[in-house]
Amino acid sequence: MIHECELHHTTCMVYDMGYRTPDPGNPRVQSTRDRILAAARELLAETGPAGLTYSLLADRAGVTRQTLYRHWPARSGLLVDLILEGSDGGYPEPGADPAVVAAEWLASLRAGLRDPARRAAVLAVTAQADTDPDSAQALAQLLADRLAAFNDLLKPSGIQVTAEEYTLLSGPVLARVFFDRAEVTDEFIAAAVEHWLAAPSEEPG
Amino acid sequence: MIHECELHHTTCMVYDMGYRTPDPGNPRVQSTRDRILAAARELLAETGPAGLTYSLLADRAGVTRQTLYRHWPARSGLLVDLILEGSDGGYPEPGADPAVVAAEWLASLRAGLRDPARRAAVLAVTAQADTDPDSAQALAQLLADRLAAFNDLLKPSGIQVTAEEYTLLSGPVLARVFFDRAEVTDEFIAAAVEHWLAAPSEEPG
DNA sequence: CCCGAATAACACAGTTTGTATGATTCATGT
DNA sequence: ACATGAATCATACAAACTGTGTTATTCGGG
Repeated sequence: MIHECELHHTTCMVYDMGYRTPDPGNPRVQSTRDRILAAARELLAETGPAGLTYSLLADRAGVTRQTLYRHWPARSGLLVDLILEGSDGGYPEPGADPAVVAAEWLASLRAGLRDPARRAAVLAVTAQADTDPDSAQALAQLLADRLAAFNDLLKPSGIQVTAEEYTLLSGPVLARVFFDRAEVTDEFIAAAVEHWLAAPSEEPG
Repeated sequence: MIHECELHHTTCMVYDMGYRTPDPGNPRVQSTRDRILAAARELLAETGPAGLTYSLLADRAGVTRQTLYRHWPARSGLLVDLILEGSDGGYPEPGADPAVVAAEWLASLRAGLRDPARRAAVLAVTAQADTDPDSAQALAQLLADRLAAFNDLLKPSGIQVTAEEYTLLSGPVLARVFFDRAEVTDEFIAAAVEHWLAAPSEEPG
């Protein structure tokens, strides 16, 4: 496939079989695409990953199945777009105090994962990442974006973190949300930040 | 459904429609059950969660589809059994030094998650936990078991940890494996342990 | 206003899914 | 050893989902 036109992260691809992804610049395309993604989030939240069927989704979105296949010839692409879309927004303010920035960052992470549809989308992509390279790359992209955004907020403090250090900070919150399935309290966030900042042999920056 | 016979965590249930889960005590049942679970792990590792079909699984396991429905009337039950089975084993030795115990514990966690089939099973159950109570409970059970096992190893040190503290320790490793999809190095484990033990205001015990 | 695209409206074969039914194999208790 | 009940097999069936077409209609940009 060949890249053609671009619009933020949404690229229009041309496939060998004369099929092509709709032009993201077209408002009609944007409209149906948004309607589909919204319906997908609903279905995902209501019925889980197994219930996200092209048939059901088409009905829910008021769209034909062929439209779905045109937009996402591979089903995994839909999930990928679900997590790449709406990932931005809601970031806290930069600050000089790493403790404050880290705490607010984790709080925004918690807020973003309050949405069941988003949780389901992230897990679905993660689950298929082992067998689908596109999903694996999307996850890597998401991580890189968030790491960069976090480091942006840390600029006033003069500290920058590596990917490993970022995971040491965010890991507990992610595990609490996805695996423990328990409330991420302010105390939990405070504890995570304190542990993270309590640098033993080396500074986390 | 009514509980009837028990064998470790495997309980035989009787359903309203005259259907019942096979008796776990029967060696024939155990045999086919093991063969099915082994085949399920293969399929899960090879084709991902979407490829784990009752039809494919039946063929792979050399079993009829009806046998699958008899063992697991609900598909989610299969995934649940996949993570509950084989979760034990490979635990490190107890010790008086929390740092050593924690590091060895994380190493054993990493070792357990080296198996792609196990990773896929955990993610699949996690993904459906939001819509399937059984899966949610299985996850909670798994967490409780591991927390108890970890506290067992910590007994010689006189330290016991809460669920939150356990997640603060294991979260980074889980996130590294599932979301970062990157190698969990010995250095990463060492850093996680050091951060965890560097108690800021309160001791983690 | 016209042309090309995006979409709708169908159609079709193949697969998966639940759910039956009867025959056959196996484990267990007497 | 043998009879009984279970577990499994071998089928069958309708329903839903899946890819993939074809044609007609609607919409947006030049």
